[in-house]
Amino acid sequence: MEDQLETDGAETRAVPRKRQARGERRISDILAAAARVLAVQGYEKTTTNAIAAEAGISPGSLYQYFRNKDEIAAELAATYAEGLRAAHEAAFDLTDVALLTPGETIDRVVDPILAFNLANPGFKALHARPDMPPGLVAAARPIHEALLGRVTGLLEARFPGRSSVELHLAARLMIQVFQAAMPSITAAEPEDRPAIITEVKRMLSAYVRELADR
Amino acid sequence: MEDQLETDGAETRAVPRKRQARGERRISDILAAAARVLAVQGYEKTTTNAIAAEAGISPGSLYQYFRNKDEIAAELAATYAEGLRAAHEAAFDLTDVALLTPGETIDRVVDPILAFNLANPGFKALHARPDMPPGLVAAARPIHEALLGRVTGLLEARFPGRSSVELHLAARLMIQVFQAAMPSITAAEPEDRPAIITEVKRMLSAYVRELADR
DNA sequence: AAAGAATGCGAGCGATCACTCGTGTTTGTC
DNA sequence: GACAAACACGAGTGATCGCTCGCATTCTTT
Repeated sequence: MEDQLETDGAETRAVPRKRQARGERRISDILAAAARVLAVQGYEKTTTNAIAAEAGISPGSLYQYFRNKDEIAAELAATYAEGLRAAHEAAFDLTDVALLTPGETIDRVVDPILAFNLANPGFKALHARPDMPPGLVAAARPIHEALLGRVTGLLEARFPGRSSVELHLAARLMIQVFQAAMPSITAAEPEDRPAIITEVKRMLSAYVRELADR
Repeated sequence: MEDQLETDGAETRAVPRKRQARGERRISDILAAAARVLAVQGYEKTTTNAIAAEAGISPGSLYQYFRNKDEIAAELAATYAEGLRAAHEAAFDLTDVALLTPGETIDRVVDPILAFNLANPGFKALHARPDMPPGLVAAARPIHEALLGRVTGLLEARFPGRSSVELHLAARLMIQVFQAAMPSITAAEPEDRPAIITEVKRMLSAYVRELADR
């Protein structure tokens, strides 16, 4: 009935032929509003009306730019994926990883994600929460995969002889540890955060040492 | 109108004056059904009608025994708390903890919780999920507190000189590590689980060693 | 066996929420 | 300035869900 299904039968957007500048701004507003609401409410409890209200628009206008609630989250996840990728790239491109100590390497990986999480409170709502429809989990997966690949690569560089399966498992565990600690960090008062962060890094460092001595 | 509010104004149950044996059985059935549904659906997505259907009763009968959905979850959490406490007690009462090696101690703490999680799939839905109303989080807290206290106590026994705050933080992190890995373990094929479990224990052991060398 | 209590039922109520629709307003284009 | 497209609105729709209510059945007690 509308302009949803276009010539190709695949998942096409309700995109007008020519988006106005006002529309582009609205999209940014909506995504920012969604991030704010998601950060405190979680996905399921976030209502589309609440996002619209937070963005200062009507519920109907929301659907001028997004086909449904999932699409908002997916778009936000894509934005986050790009931001995190850029942050990581910036932390790595200047240095040869082989020259770093294990502790420095951990800092290089952890600090950007940490900063990103603290700067983007909506991020963890989209990744550390299990209350999302399967389609959304799939949308968030590329971020996880990229991170897992990056960490596995670092381990492979440091432990060339080890089996890929072993290092993959180790990398996954290390990421899970970080994710598990993240809520504690964001929930803590800012002055208490460094202690927790130090402790997490100690855990990861100790594990990497154990991996080396194995 | 009914028998809900009794003499005291506090939160009283809709308890009949004399529960029949049939009623006691129903309660067990309902809790078991709720655990099954919760395990696969999570709290929010679990509907009371689904619990009733799983238990083979009508929606109305559900509310013969529980005042609302939250109370079902709270009762289940209480059951789990007792089961876990018993499992831990059984693993500890025969031995003096001071005689165990760190690795053995970790086994003593981890193995019962691990077994309990695998035997009770609904358990983690009630504890590892953030999609619960505040009242329910409060109901699940005693389990966490007990575990945290137990682990902190073990660390204090092993590191008498350390500050309580430091060990508390360490204990919390260790528990988080375990919780972080738990979903992977339950999701994995049974034959893949030992490898993951070994890895988690290695990480915890390495961390305890780091704590000793600090 | 009779009465009262406990149990059982399931249609349906009220609230919530994602999403729509009819209509009005703004913007870009000629 | 005229026309169309994009944007905006917000009451309303249909679906879902927690929970209730009126009534039927079963159990316990006497």
